[in-house]
Amino acid sequence: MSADGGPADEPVRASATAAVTLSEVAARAGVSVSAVSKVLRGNAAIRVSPDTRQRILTAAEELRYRPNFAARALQAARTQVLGLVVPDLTNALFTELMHGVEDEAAAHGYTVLLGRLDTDRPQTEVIARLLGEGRVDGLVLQATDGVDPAALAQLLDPRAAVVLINSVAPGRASSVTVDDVGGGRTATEHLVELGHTRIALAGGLPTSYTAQRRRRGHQQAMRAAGLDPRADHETALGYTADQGRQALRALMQLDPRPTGIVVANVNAAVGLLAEAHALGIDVPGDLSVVTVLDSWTAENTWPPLTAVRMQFYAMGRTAVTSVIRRIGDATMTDEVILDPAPVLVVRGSTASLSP
Amino acid sequence: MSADGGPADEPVRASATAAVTLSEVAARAGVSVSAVSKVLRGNAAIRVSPDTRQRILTAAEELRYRPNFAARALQAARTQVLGLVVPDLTNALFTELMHGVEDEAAAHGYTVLLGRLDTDRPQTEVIARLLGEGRVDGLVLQATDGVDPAALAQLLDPRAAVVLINSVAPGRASSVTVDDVGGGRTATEHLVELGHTRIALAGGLPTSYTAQRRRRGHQQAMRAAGLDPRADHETALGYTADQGRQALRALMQLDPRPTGIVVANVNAAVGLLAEAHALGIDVPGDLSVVTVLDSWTAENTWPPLTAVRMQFYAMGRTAVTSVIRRIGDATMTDEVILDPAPVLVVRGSTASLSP
DNA sequence: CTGAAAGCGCTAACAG
DNA sequence: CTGTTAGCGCTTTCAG
Repeated sequence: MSADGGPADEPVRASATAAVTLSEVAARAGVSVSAVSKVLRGNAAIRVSPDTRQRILTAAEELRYRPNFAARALQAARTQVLGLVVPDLTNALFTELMHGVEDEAAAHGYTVLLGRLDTDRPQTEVIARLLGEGRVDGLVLQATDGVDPAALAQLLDPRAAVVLINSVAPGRASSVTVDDVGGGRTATEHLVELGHTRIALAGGLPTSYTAQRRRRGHQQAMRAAGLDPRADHETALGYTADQGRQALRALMQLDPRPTGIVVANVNAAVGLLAEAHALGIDVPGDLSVVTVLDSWTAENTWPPLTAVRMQFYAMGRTAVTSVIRRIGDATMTDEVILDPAPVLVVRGSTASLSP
Repeated sequence: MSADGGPADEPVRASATAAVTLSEVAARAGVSVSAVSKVLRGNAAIRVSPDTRQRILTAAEELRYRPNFAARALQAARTQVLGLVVPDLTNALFTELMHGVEDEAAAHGYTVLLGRLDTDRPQTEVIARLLGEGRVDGLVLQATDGVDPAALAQLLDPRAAVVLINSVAPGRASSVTVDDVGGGRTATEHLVELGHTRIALAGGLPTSYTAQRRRRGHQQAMRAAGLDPRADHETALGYTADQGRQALRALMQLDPRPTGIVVANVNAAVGLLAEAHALGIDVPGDLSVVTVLDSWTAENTWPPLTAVRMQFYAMGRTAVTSVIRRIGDATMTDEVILDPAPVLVVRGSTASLSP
């Protein structure tokens, strides 16, 4: 209803068919296209008379000029857009990652284009489409869990500006990962400190780099506590609630039963907890559950899940810094976010072992 | 490791700096660029000698030619990409929507670009950036809940190919919505059938079109059952778990307390349920909870949430059909997905009223 | 059947 | 300070 005359309140001129071009602005301002181009790009180093500049600015404003993306991209041979591609965008844990990526991208004048990885389509197709067709200048890619990174690496052109997150491909692509070893260790140490000795691991797929490293951290903590990480106390399942349920059922076959479980990711932990209720197992009375990765869902289970919060925001920022560097030169790097360390968030799903 | 020689197994050539162009292919095939263009676009109607065609095809293959997106977009004045913009991509309930959008878009040869709406940035900026700069040909947009649709409508150029989902802007943009009235009604009817009479509504914001209509459905069902939809039995909160918790606390002040609650969305319902546990309220013993909207999280609470599944997949498909039509001609439409009706999924959070 | 040439909207030399 | 021009990679008349 407000109409204070400011341009922000006017309808957005957006129809592609009626797009106003530089030359229209030039015509109205009575100057050449190049003058308009210079002024509108805001290049500070250019010399234009204040008068011309003003005429151009008002003409552009009146006409609602917007630069054409394709034309700019064609001429510059770059788009100023970065792709962020993950297997499942609606996974709550990506919230932080996306924010990290977007914040850092914005800070460098890049836009981010989100993509989803179709499980049934080859991963390379996305890469080829985005990078190969020049839709993006660089790619932050989380490969689908269960895809062998070595195999993926084979398919990557080493010249492509790709940075893998949560996975590595030495010599093929840059990578940024969170401290999965530390995360697995922190989770397990928490249970150890609570007095648990029969600690199980509801781990991820063995093909997953992330899962392997969380497992390593778990085992480190076990050994450090003089405990034996027994193979039958480990499951290897995927990242869904349903697979968390399966993991619990398998683990509960054990005799004696474990009193504590480290779950390799939140979604599985949520399912595992629901299954515990279904089986009449009291958490944390009979069983303590701690999960690696945190998200809003973990706060809203019953009991709320104790979790190890991983630094996804930082990973997102670092990944963007890394691709942008890659676009400039050919340097390939492998980074691990160690600095903000994983942090244990104690909620209600873990308790001291009561004998 | 496999190396069967097929091109699919070769590294993806993707570096923008080393992109191979049409003229390089032409040179290698010993023909003109225009010939290559014709053949590679696969236009069936063109006449080229089988021999030339073959030479072109092999040259393109050997060089790993990929058409440049920007060049095509510039020349065609369209990108063949559609934008899907929602407030929060990681909201699990968008899974179905995205699939619907992607499936339908793919069927028409469009790619979809996902976007997130920053709460702190004006919604029009996204529209201007995507549509105005010609990054996309059309937009499927879910406005942030709480943004007044009328206000948004003012800001929309009626010529822009925008279709709103879960909201309307008559005369300004096309729209597609799910059957919110039916959803609210179905949820409430379920509680009525279980014998509840003191039924509360943990509704959404009054500015939300969707929330308004779910509320209307709720009230219809109440009146049809001879019940009085009392104002103090309704809350109006947003779409987060935390706001669901607040709603429950407010509702539990009532004396007598309601025995059933219809929650306007899943995330709030998950929070509300967690809060019920925290307050020592037995669900469904003391209180039945049913939510409009379903997602994997609803199956993994304790007890699992009874939910009304809305047709988000269909809405996604329809929305895409709608934008694409809008790109061609100027027809503006408002559609409601009535055909697959909302479906009640009974799980454990609702039970007959036990006196 | 095939090629030369113009032009999409923009930027960046290079002249005036 | 300002304008002219070439050309990014592609498609598309229009001649040959």
